[in-house]
Amino acid sequence: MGGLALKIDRPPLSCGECRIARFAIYRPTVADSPQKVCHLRKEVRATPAGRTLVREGEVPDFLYVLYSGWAICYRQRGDGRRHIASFLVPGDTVLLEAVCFPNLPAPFSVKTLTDVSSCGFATNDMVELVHGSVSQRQELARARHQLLNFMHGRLFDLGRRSARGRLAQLVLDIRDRLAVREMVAADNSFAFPPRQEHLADALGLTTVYVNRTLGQLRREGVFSIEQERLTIQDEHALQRIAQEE
Amino acid sequence: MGGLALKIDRPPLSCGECRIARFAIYRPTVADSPQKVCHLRKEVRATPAGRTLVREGEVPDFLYVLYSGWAICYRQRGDGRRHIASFLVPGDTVLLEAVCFPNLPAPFSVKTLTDVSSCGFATNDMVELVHGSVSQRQELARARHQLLNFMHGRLFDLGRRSARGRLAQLVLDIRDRLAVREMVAADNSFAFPPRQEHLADALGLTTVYVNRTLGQLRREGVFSIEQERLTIQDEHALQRIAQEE
DNA sequence: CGTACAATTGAGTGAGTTCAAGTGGGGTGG
DNA sequence: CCACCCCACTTGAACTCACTCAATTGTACG
Repeated sequence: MGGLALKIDRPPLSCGECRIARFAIYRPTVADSPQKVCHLRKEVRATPAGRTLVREGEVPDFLYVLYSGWAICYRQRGDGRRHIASFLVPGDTVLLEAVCFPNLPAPFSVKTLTDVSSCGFATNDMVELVHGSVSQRQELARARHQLLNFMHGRLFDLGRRSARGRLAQLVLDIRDRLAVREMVAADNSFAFPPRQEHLADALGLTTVYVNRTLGQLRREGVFSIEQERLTIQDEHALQRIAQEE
Repeated sequence: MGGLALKIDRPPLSCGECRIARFAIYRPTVADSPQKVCHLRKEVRATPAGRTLVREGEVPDFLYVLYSGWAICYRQRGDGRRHIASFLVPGDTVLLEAVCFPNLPAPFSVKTLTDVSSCGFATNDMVELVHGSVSQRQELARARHQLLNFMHGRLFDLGRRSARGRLAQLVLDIRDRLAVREMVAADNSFAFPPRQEHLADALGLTTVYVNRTLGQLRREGVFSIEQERLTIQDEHALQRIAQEE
């Protein structure tokens, strides 16, 4: 109970030396003058797994850039039905949306999936920062455009793809995002902490069916998950499944 | 062939007298100085049904505010699978997204569903307009926030609701949007031009099953569609289905 | 060693699909 | 004015992907 040991990995004091800041929303500023970002940082936080960071409908005055660990954005109804809109990985901003719509309620809740360390900023500071220069505004537009594209892709997935196709799509999406951040090993494997329950809620399936589909893909030698690590064995087959199914 | 007769309804010359402009993205400007909007308007356009207005992946330099008629935003794959992201009704802006991400490629295609009349604007002009005043920026943030919320809702629908629930949700959403624009009659009925095929593509179902579900709801006395007009007979039941199923 | 949670497996069911055929209205050409 | 056609809607029957319920195994942790 007392003093629960978090497996955390704290960011360096200076954002200039942070291997993650180079991929965060404020990366143009980090490239120019990293101390500007450090100066705005209000805290470095260690959060245990399963903690709620943002509650749907509330107006957040604080937001976090993940340094290590994963989180989920989700909506939950009273009857227990849940939908996970996205997985947040290191470098992602918890509630980037708040930068676009300051003072408007959050469209989803955010919860840590693993122990997490993150850098906290006041929403207002971040709003100023990301609108404060041409390169930051471009970066923001790029990030939002990517987000919109992602959501449209996900809508298509849920409406028109099979369980296998959706799973393949999700795996590739996460792999690509982690690859940019240099978090994919040479053997095409990477840390993958979500439970099958989370995959089910993200893909609009049940845990049981996710399990069967995962087993099927494993037996086919496409990819497998072991000890919170996902390894892609047959990239080509995975691409094909993501495209066609 | 020659001179196909469009059933069009042209907007008035002055935006100040336009019953639709009051609900468009530039409504704060219309309230203050309607001639500003009129001045930016490059054309009033009549477009027949089935015409493509925007092609996915292209960078649009023009956008349109619908005055009459409907359009759809959609993605289509080579194999024919299609997903309709949203229905656009009078007052909506074709590719409002372009205002947020100028010079970035459109995330979906847009096609007219019926004959349409619309006001055309240069993207750059519109970008300036909607960022040009505090009230416009607020309105833009509000519109985008609503869009994001809508997309999250739709994601939840596709992942976690039955065909009946999705259909009910869609009908209520469109009713509410039309109601704001004063396009819903006293008997809770409104123009509804989409084919069952479009509903299927929007909801991730097949036309056949949409037909069966529609028939079921009609027999239950919830709502019915006749001659491109939808009438809600039992609002309470519809709300319940949208909530619970 | 016991508890708790995650993954796995089996059997039965059902929501939604596929294929195929039939209906009905509105427009067009003869 | 009628015949024809086209398109959207409708219906039936067989099928299957994914769900539900329920039990079992594996694993981490105290």
